[in-house]
Amino acid sequence: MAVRRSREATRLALIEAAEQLIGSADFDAVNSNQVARAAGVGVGTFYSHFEDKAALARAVTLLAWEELGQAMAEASAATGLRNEAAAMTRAVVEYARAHPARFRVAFGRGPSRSASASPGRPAMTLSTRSVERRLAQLQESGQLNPALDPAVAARAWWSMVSGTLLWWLEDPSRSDADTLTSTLISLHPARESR
Amino acid sequence: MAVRRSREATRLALIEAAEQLIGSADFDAVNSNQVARAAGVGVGTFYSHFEDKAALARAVTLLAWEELGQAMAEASAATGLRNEAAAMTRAVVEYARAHPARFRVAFGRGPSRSASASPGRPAMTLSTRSVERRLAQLQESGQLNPALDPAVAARAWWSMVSGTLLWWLEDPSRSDADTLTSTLISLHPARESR
Amino acid sequence: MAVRRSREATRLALIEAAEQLIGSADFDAVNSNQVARAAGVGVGTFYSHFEDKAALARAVTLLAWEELGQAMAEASAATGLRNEAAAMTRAVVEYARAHPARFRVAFGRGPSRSASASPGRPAMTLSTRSVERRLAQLQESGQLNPALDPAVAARAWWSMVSGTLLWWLEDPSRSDADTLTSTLISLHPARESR
Amino acid sequence: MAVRRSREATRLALIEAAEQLIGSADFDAVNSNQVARAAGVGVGTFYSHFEDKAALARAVTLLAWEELGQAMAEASAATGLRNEAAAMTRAVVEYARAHPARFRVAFGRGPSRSASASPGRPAMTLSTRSVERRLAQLQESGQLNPALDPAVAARAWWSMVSGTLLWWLEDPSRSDADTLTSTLISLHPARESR
DNA sequence: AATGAATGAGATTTCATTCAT
DNA sequence: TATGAATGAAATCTCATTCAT
Repeated sequence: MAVRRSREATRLALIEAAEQLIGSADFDAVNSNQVARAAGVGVGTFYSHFEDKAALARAVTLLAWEELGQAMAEASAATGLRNEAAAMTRAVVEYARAHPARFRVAFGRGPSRSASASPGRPAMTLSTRSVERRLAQLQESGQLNPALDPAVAARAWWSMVSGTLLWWLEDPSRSDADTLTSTLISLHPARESR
Repeated sequence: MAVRRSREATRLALIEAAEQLIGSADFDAVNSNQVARAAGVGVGTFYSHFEDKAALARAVTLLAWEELGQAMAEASAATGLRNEAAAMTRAVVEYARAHPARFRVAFGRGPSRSASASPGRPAMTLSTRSVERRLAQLQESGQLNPALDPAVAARAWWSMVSGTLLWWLEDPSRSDADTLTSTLISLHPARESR
Repeated sequence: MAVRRSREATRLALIEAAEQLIGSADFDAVNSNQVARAAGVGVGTFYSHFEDKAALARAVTLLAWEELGQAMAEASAATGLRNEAAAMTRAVVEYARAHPARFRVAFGRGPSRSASASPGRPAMTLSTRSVERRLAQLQESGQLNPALDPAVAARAWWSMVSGTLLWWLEDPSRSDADTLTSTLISLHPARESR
Repeated sequence: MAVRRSREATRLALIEAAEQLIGSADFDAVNSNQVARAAGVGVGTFYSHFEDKAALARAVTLLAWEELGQAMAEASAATGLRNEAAAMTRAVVEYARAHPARFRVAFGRGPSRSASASPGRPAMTLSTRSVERRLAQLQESGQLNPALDPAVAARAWWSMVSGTLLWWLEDPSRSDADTLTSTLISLHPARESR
């Protein structure tokens, strides 16, 4: 009999098993039995931790958003306003490199719509909101093109960063990480422009 | 017995049925029976036109890339180099508005990875390549930040435009189309910057 | 437009196409569309020649029994009673070598029961009957063990010859043809025994 | 909810259900749903015990070979060399009478080629091999026609016995069991002959 | 007569989920 | 609480056959 894990540890083991299994496939392509086996528990246990398979998807996404949000907040706090855009971008790139599987699962194709959309993906919207607020501030202080719609620009930034990272993670030889990072930084909406 | 159509017409009917059905769901959430019924044909007919479900996804994507590539090429040809970035962006936005379902199917979450990746999505890479080439030219003539990696920037642009449009199509009230367009244009990598 | 074949030629083309397609597979594994295409005609034509797929199976079997029956009769007629057993065996081996595909289709696993059993396989029973009669004659004239049941022995002979040939055709390197033939001859029920 | 059985009992139930169903049809003519229903379990259960339908066929065949091999070995051990041929033949006839359905499934038309051929039917080859070895011994000691190829003769014997039994099982009134048995015995390759 | 697109019943197989142990 | 055998709805795909042209 294996050492009894704490409930929380089992939960994490399931989340991590799912991430690993998804590897380069889809969330929908891994099944709950596989996840349970990979995590070293029975199927029944899976269902005592997650109401259904979609709940696992939500848990992964939520975890990633929390971790990433935290990382971005720290990066932002550790720098002046002038460098904030660069710091946030770096934080995302670093997170993706540190947790590629989790990044893919949470921000990639992910689970089919039905799986994760339940509560309207509040977490993500929330996070984009902070970027949106910063852009609005920059506009008010005349440092950003007033024609930009901050909500659209915030979303555009996130699409750009996450989409590019997903593409890069598929084959990291496509660019070295520093070039990738600096390219993304230079494309941030808040970059200075004439 | 269904009305006899030309083989090509039946094929198109299946593609259009798929697009409409996916309009409000995922590619993986619609099944071959539904598509066939919506197209007014039997299941067998579906499989006499497409080797399998994935082949339908590929057909939709290919069609969209061809149409969009054509639209972008025309937009590009109709304008001077100075306005090319804006023209291309406008072409994409217009295409997404004109064919929202097709856009979603082709560029959105779409079919699960296995479905469409067969030949490495050559079409898309191809299309991104033309943007990449233009950015490289701008760099050579000193009009673009030499630190940018053109391949990354091209991919970033496409991620940004497609991701933002997908988000906007979910709820067009999020921004009016003109603001959306001008915001995206102003974020194009080739915008002038100090 | 291809040269118009005679109705009979088309029928034979279909039979031969089926035999070739079956090659090393099963009758049930080839489908009517494949057979038609291989024969160079449309599916519809297939069904204008054979009432259904089972009819094709019956046609192949019947053809083989007719050809083989003819060959055995000729072999038998060309030899004295003393050599009849050897001559018949040789005729079967030669037929199998000359028409391996037809032999397999007609006498091998063949079509699933439902396909060919319709009229109780009269042809085969008929042919086995002639062997049975010869064995009964030998018994009456005291040249064959009177404990043998001629019907069983006839069937046993045919099972032995056809089963061994089917096995040998799968991989003719299993034995050279002469050894195979002489072994089968020496196992004929009518061999002399103490 | 079905009564909970041991895993092994469920597996056996499926095998037996398949045998019974095939009793009057072909292996290919029974489908997984029927087998599951007949065994009193759900379809899913079928597939949790057998990777696919072919695996069931293989399981039945393997079981029959094991049982029959065992029976033949015992029969052989319980008799002197002089009577071995008769003993082995009797063992096969008795097995076929005791388990007609299993005999049909395992040695008859059975599953379509692709289903059971996976590992080259090693079990059967193995069994035929022991007959082959005995024939070779008899040849060496001058008790058997030296012109016989033992491998061919062994295969011929098996084709004869199994083919005849299959034919007889279809309609046991074709011959009484004793006559059948003695006829088969007298046709064994190792029978004495002048 | 010949054609081949269309048909749809039906077979195989998957997998999220349940529940007796 | 944990387990994993069992479940069965549902999806994918095949293919013998039909029939409008």
